[in-house]
Amino acid sequence: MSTRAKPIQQRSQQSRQVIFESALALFRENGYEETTMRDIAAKAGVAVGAAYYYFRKKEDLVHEYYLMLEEGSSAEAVRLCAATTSFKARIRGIISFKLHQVTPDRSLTKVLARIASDPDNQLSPFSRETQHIRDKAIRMMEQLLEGSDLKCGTELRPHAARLIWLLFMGMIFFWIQDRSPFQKQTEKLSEIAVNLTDKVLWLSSLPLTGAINRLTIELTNTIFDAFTHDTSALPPESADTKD
Amino acid sequence: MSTRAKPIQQRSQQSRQVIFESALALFRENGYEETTMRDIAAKAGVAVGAAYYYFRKKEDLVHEYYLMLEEGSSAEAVRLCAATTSFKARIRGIISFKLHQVTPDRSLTKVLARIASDPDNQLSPFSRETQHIRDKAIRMMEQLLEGSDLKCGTELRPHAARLIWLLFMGMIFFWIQDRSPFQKQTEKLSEIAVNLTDKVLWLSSLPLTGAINRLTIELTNTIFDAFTHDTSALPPESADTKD
DNA sequence: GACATAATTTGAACATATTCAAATTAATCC
DNA sequence: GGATTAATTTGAATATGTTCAAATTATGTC
Repeated sequence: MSTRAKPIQQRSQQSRQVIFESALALFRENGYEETTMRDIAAKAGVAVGAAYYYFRKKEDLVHEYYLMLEEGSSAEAVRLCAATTSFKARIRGIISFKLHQVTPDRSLTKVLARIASDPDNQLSPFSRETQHIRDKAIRMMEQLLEGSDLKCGTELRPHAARLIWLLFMGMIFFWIQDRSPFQKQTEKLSEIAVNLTDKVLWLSSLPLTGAINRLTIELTNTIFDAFTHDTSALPPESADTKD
Repeated sequence: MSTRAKPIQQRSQQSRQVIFESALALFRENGYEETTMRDIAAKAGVAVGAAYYYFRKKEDLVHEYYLMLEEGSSAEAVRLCAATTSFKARIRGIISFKLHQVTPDRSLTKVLARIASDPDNQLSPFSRETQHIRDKAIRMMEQLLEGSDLKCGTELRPHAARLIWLLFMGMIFFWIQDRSPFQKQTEKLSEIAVNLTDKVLWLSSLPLTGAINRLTIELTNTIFDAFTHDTSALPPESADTKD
């Protein structure tokens, strides 16, 4: 059980790395379905069993890829925050980054979509098992909001990061379906989504928008809760302090 | 009983029926993943090859189930149209029907979700190969709109059926993720969705809502086109009659 | 009816994800 | 260092979706 997160002592974590890298290379070259576990083991120079020692299922290799993506986004978010205080620019930037990051790996993102669409899959970005990843991603969204020029009503504010995260997941799902040349449709939708989000959040700071705010919050929470069953009713950090 | 589309001559279409019924029973009893093609063939009293003669892949059996669902909805829509002219009641009714219809078959709907999330799967409800099914479903939505008490702006009107269809697909996807007791969250979302749709469509009939209308139409079309690549830019019938 | 052709059915063979008992190697303790 | 335990690695065995050439049955033609 020490193969994951914390205890990194075991020297042979290197095997894990080699296996993953072989897998990723093969996935990229020939696609996920076309690559067999035997191929992967062969390329990594180990027996099939070794691959299964580090990755319980073939899909786990794709999950590792997903974690890699998240690392990348996280770093990019820091960069964006330093570069600009414009909320729209930041959101546009991170969306654009994510999409570019993922563009050459259609085969893998398809698998990610499959994983995500199964509520019982432990690797799903909505599962209980991946809450820490999700929390981190939402915390990243929070960073993009903080110190930006965005005005947002106090009522909506605590939910904003999760709202944007959900939007993101929707965008990615859309992107996967989008087969238009150069994913032009996704670009279009992303523009619409950015503007809409900006507008809704901005409007929420004005008086007399109580009804819309409450609807937005209810929608966000309903969707988020049904998908994730996360324990905290509010974003991670703020939930800690209060009941 | 013409179970399929065109070639109705072959008597042994009965084999097809038996195989499907065996599969459905086993799927319901033990779940999709736990049922093997060998089980199905055995229960149907045929060889494995026979099952593959009628259904190219195991997933095709789930697709057959999907077609069955669509038949049911279609009939229910006719009933609802006769029962009430209230738009909200009709929409609420068809959503409720669909959800109840599908509730005992979680295992199968999960497979449907997996199929739908793969843009290259020919069985996907968004694929080119299933356009006729999609067209029929959208025509059904059109029926629910026609002769209802709903007021809708002329600009938005031709897109309304597709908008609702999309909403529907979203609802089902949500429902699949929803693990709350008795799918309470889905009920909640459905209420929100119905009210929101009613409001947006109704508002579109008032003057001075041009901007919102255009945004709604653009969103609808962008999403629909990216998902389906259907040839007609407008709903089937209006596209037919007008040229 | 006999032949030809097409439709259906069979079951063994194949491919590949996954499991697992055994073998090997590393780590820990005396 | 040797013994003991735990971690890693192996490769054969298993389970299951899928294919396919051959066998069987139905349909049409003369």
